[in-house]
Amino acid sequence: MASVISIQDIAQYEGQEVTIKGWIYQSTRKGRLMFLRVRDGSGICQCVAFKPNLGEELFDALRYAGQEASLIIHGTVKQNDRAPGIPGGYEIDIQSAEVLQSVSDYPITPKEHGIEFLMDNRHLHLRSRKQWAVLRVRATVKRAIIDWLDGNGFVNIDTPIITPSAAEGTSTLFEVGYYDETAYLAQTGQLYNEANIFAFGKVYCFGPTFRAEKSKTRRHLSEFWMVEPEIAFCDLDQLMEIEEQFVSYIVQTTLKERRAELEALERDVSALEKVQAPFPRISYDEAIERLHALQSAETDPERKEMLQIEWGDDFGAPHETELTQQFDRPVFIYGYPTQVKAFYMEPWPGRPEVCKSVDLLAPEGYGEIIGGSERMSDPDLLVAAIEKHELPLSAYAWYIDLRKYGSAPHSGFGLGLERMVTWLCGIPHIRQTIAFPRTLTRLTP
RNA sequence: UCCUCAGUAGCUCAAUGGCAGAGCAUGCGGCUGUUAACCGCAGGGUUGUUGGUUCGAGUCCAACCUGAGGAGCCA
Repeated sequence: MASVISIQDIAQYEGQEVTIKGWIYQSTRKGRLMFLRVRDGSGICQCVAFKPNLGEELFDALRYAGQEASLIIHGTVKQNDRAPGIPGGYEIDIQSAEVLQSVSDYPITPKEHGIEFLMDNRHLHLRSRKQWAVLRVRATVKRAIIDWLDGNGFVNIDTPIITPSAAEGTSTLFEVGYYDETAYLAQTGQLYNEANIFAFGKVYCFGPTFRAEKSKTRRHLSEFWMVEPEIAFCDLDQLMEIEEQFVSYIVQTTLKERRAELEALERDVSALEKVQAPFPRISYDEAIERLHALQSAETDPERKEMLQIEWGDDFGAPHETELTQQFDRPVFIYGYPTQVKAFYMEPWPGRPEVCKSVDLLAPEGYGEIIGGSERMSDPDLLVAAIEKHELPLSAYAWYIDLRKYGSAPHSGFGLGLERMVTWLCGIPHIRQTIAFPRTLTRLTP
């Protein structure tokens, strides 16, 4: 019996007899000759069945097996430039085969389908070439995130998913019953990270995050994965250096390890190759000036209206898109107005209306992938900020404590895994970057 | 929550207020290099729901349901 191989390693077996175990992805037939494209989870490989070699019974068994039939194939690996697949260029000349289960009426055909149908059949959709490629990229991005942080002295400390009321208001939180009380699913681990840095110096949490916001756009999920590093003795400038090293590593690792998948997605990889530190940094003030200049130059009245913005406003999607199109790599925008950001951000020295916040916007119109800031380290300022936002002081007693016992400048950020993967894959919608998306309109499968 | 659009065969879509259609998929037959193959034949319908206008509604009107795209908010 020939050894069982993974299709992703097929190039190593040219001229040899091998066995693959997988599923029929697609088949075409031309009389006594039949081409089966077979998936095994690691790749897709064309297998060629020639009736005189197989005999009528086996040839017909393969012919009627159907899309997604499970089977075991034995054959010889041959180099052939005409053979499609991932990786392509090799095919298996079938010598024998065993169909484990024949399939008829598989719902997802190699033709066009609407998004609602595909999402209803997401449990099967995952087998499709592009979905498979996106999720392979996701797995690599996730591992690159962990590798970089672990390799740079960060300690992974998990933060709670069930939390008491009100980190930043309850309107965007999912409610859960907690014995006789009401609790909420976490929308950030940051406050706990801030406790953890005083024990471990540099930490990160990486897990699912829940937002009940009624957002209905291509950039939002109700359940998504976020990595949140937090660093003691770190100011805003140092934070940006960490972020650019981190993001560059993730992008370059993905390019190196998942090029075939990116190509299957028809991603322009040359745009990603440019993503190397340092990234451009512009202040919020400068961003407003750039937007005003763009708006003045705009001739279309509708677009002119969309680009309207005043100092003090947060950026909308059109603003982010315009700004990022001026750069060929991600761009930092720092020093946002205090009023559009969360209460815990350190004020800019001498400018209380500005805070030491920084967002990282991905190029090609993909927008915000990171939000971060230097955190407020003075206990009195923090109490005042909590009161100004009309948040309950009692809920933040432990958080204020952190500033009483050895307070220090510290900073952190959150990176949305799915937004990162959406950008790297160059796909239009975030829902494809998680196996089973949870959105405003979807809870199943 | 607001704005716009859509809902017809398993899927993707046609059908001037007048016989419910095509392609793909499926089944059968043909073909030795297919790349979403091609050729022939066949089966396949409560037109999202409810009500209304009309001699007659897939088509017009109203409400509702479901979904998509965009906005706001965010990672």
